[in-house]
Amino acid sequence: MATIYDVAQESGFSSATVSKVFNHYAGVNSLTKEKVLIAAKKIGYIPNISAQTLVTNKSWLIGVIFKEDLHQGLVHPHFGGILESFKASMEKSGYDIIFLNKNFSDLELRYLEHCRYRNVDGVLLASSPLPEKEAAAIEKAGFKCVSVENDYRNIPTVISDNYGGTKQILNYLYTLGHKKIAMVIPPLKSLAGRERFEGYKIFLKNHNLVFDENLVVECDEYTDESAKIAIERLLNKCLDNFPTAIFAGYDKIAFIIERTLLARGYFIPNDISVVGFDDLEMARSVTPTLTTVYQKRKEIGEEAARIMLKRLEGNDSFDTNTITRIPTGLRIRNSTCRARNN
Amino acid sequence: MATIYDVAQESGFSSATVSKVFNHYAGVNSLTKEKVLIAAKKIGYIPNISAQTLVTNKSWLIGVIFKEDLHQGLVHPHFGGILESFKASMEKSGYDIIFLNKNFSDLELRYLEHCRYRNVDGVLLASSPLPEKEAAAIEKAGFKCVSVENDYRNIPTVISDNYGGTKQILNYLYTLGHKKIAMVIPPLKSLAGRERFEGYKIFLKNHNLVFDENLVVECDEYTDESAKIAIERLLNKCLDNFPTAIFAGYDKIAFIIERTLLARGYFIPNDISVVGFDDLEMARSVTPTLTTVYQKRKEIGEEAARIMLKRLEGNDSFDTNTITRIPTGLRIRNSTCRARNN
DNA sequence: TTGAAAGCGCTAACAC
DNA sequence: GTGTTAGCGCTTTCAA
Repeated sequence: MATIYDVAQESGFSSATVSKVFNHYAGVNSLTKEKVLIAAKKIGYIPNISAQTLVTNKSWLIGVIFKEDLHQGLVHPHFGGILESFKASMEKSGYDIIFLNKNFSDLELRYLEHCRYRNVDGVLLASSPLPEKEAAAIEKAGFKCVSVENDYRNIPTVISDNYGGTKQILNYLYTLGHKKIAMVIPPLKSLAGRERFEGYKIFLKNHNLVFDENLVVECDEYTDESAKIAIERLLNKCLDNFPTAIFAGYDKIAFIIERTLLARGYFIPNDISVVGFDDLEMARSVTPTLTTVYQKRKEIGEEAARIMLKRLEGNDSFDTNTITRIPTGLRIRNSTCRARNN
Repeated sequence: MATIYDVAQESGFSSATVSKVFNHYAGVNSLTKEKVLIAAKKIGYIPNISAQTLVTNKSWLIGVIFKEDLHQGLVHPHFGGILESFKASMEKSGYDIIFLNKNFSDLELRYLEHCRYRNVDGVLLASSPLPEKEAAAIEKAGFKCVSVENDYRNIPTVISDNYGGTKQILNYLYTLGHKKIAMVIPPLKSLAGRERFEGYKIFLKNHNLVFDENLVVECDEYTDESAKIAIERLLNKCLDNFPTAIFAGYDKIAFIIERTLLARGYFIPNDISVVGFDDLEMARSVTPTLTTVYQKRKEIGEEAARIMLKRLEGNDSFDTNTITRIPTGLRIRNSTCRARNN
């Protein structure tokens, strides 16, 4: 492998000058620059990032903490989509993505250790909630953090506008005449869960509808099993006071609701409307296709990258406690229709 | 950040000794070792990988080339699933995953340059076919390659047993009485496409069925649009000689076939059976649920990791031209039934 | 069994 | 505008 000294020799200048050329220093004669570049190209010189990192303390590496309850890994339709977009944005600015893992050592702050070991410049938190303490330790150690989907103290967060999205879909149901709307709440330990539930309550208030305990039920975990249990509980609770529509806190719940109701002989949407939140690919292929809220995963990833880059440039004047909410969209499909007049 | 010198000072030994301890050298007094370890823990020492890489020329980094026609990125159900498993396996051996990208420079062998820049130890080729020349250049430059889904000269490949899988599903149809089976072939530029088509022809031969040009059609690209066109062509070609079953070269095609046929008034599976290949999550949620071939993505990723690790250990005595085929499974669902006696 | 010292490839003062 | 040189944190002879 050609080194900077080879380029120096080939071009007739010193290694310092070659370095300056490659780092776009101002004070280099343009002819010199040209000669150096030609020499470098000739011998196929590629700078060695390890050497660079050793002296500059900058690795051009962004660590990603990507673990989630569902254990779907990269294929996770939401986190995976966001990461894909974040990655693409960061690459444009010369950063590479590396996965941080917790099996790195047997100590407590394993992610932190991995950050140090790899000397990452920043960290994207794209996972189920981390202990607040662990996130804080990473940020405090000087690694610029950006979080997606979760909020941590002093770490900027990017997330879908769950309030707006909930409002969109519930208002849509309202215009269809639905006033008795049940909700299966996502785990309240997640920010999304809390915000969507909050949005639901705001909706009720805005339309002078009363909150009915028997129409809501929380899903404990982000798993199908947990969703099934929650749905069963809901259906049992409201048997004698059946809703005209159900708001599933996220699409997967909606799919299960559809199947459950169909199996019990209900017709969707005629007997009852069902809506979700996510707009997974599958929302277009289930029967009936699902009316849901579209999350702009691409935008979320891009915004997270934008904030990360700003932070990496030292432009950290803004409030790190900021939550940036990305607008959602409504996807109207076949799981909803006018409410029957009971 | 604590350095090896800090540990040396804290423990009372030299940096050389500390290094030996951390690299598990034989000739270190066990008491010395213990003292060094205690000192290291006390001051929170983490070795600096950049410095290590600079001298050892080993980065503990595996580059992944992960680009595919569908532009689904990480969320790609097949490649994403394989990568997830590969990553998990490699992490257990201390390797981290980094994405190689082609926007790295404007030169021709951009992936190669990125490999050099990051000093990766190995490369996983998990993408749509790369130019043979480019793959060869990477391998030749000393980066240990393993390919998934595609075959390159002198690079070990891991892929589903497409022959076996095709045989499984076609034999199943045969046992249901199907003898006139159409096929929508995946792009023949892909290894999977070639093997599945080959498997189809072998099946026909084994059962003394004649190959009928009008019952097969190739899909040009791995896109929904291309699939739709192919399906249209097939349906037009065999109108007067309708098959009793259709073998879709991969699940997504099968989903589109189902929708197309249903829209045209056919009943599946009563009028015609439909089968796929992949077993995507959606296969369980479309109507009717899809009978298909299950690809063991986890095993593929693990096997790729196993081969990679072997190569990294210098144990490269085996034939690098090897193709390892991972057995598939049959998933029988509701899109198939006995063939009607015409 | 341990340590001194050179060197991996690069950057950044500082001197010229 | 360009070059000299020290040093980033580590490994690895080689000597003791």
